[in-house]
Amino acid sequence: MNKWCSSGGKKSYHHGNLRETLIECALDILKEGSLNDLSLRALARKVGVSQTAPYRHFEDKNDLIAVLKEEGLRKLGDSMRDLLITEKDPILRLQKLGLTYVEFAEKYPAHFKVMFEYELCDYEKYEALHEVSDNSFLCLQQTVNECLALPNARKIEPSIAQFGAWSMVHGLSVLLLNQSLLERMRAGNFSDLGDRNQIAEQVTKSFCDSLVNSIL
Amino acid sequence: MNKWCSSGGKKSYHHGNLRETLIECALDILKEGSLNDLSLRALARKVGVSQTAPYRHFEDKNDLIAVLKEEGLRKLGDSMRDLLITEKDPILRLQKLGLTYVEFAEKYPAHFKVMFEYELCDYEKYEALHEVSDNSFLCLQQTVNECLALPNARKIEPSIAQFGAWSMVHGLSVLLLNQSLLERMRAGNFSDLGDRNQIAEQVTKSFCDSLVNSIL
DNA sequence: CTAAGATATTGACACCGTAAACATTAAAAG
DNA sequence: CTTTTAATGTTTACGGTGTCAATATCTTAG
Repeated sequence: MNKWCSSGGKKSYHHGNLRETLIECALDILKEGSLNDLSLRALARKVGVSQTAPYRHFEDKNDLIAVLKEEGLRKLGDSMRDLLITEKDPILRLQKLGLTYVEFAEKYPAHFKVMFEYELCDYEKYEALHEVSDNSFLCLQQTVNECLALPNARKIEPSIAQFGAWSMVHGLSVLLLNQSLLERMRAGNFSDLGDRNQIAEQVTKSFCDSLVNSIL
Repeated sequence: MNKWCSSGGKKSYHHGNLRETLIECALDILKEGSLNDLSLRALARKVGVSQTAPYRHFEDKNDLIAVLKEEGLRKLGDSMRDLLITEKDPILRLQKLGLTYVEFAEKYPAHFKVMFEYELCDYEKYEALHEVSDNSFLCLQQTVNECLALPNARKIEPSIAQFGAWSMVHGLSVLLLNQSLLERMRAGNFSDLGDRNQIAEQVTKSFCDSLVNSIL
């Protein structure tokens, strides 16, 4: 059968690894399809299991999506937190943080879609989500603060710079993820536009530079 | 019956103004609900019309949404284009353009949701959408160029500054529209955060300032 | 007044989320 | 090893959804 069916190929009553398989399969659908293409029934069908089997592993559709969101937020948060250790120069780190955000959107488009294009119904219910979400923002926040503490820093309200940094990387990711938009821009008066990574690198660098006075 | 039913209150076979009523009612649903709450059937029910009546006015659900998108994009584009005439100072205009974007998200949340949270299926089909969409970007583009042509401008690749400006205002709008996120930030270590407009004003100003050298 | 076109309705089909009752099997208890 | 029990999966069912085809009603041009 297909690759999502139970491990041995022989059809057993118990799948054996359904929860993980459902998650992977959901991500696989999202990778190319939109959020509308993700249905529990289609998922079950693809995995070769009955329509209600997923309910043994997820309360409801929202719950599955919350799991995907959390997984994504955790990956992103971890990548960003790593930079706190590996990159000591705040300006450079800030740029790398932004690039991480953008690269994440490119590397895990399924996660990214589910993280930001899907409004969770009862958001309050998922406290874990908030914590992981805070995690990545705190990295950005701390790094911006370090940048603003540099001797040649511009005088900017920290909370504003933090909010600005977040807005920038988030907007950048969203726009860059929109393939048809990029193509359209290249077709128009934007022929000199590089690939995604080039754009991301330059835009983030430009933002980082803007926090300090380059000419003294 | 309710306010969405046909004009006179008397039930006539023909509604008389169904297309517009559907649009308004859809926006009304989106104003407080999410995109999932918008269904053609619920719409028809609310308007007091049969389930398939909307199909006389819209090819399918996608088509209705495309109309809402276009309406929103046009409103936004018009507001931005106005600024090209009324505000001559490029730096000030750039900030106002950003604010317009943010204010739009606040003033027309239904339009904004549909514009940016809903991935249209066959995007290519709706050429009109692209044109109105380009319209607002061109305003931003031109204004950024004017800013960079100022004598005290920093040396930044125009296309990068344009992309950055767009990313910034877009991300800012998205984040600001997320009410629960704002509350959470205020609850955390962000107690000094002002209201949406204050944040928007400061963040956009900060970005605009970053295009020029303040100290010479 | 009548024919034609626009507009709305009914009924049908295949999906979807999800709840309840039942079946199978793996794991724990004896 | 057997027996109980909890975990996992299935069947059936209900109401909601997008959308199509056939039909009915109204409006308007001739």
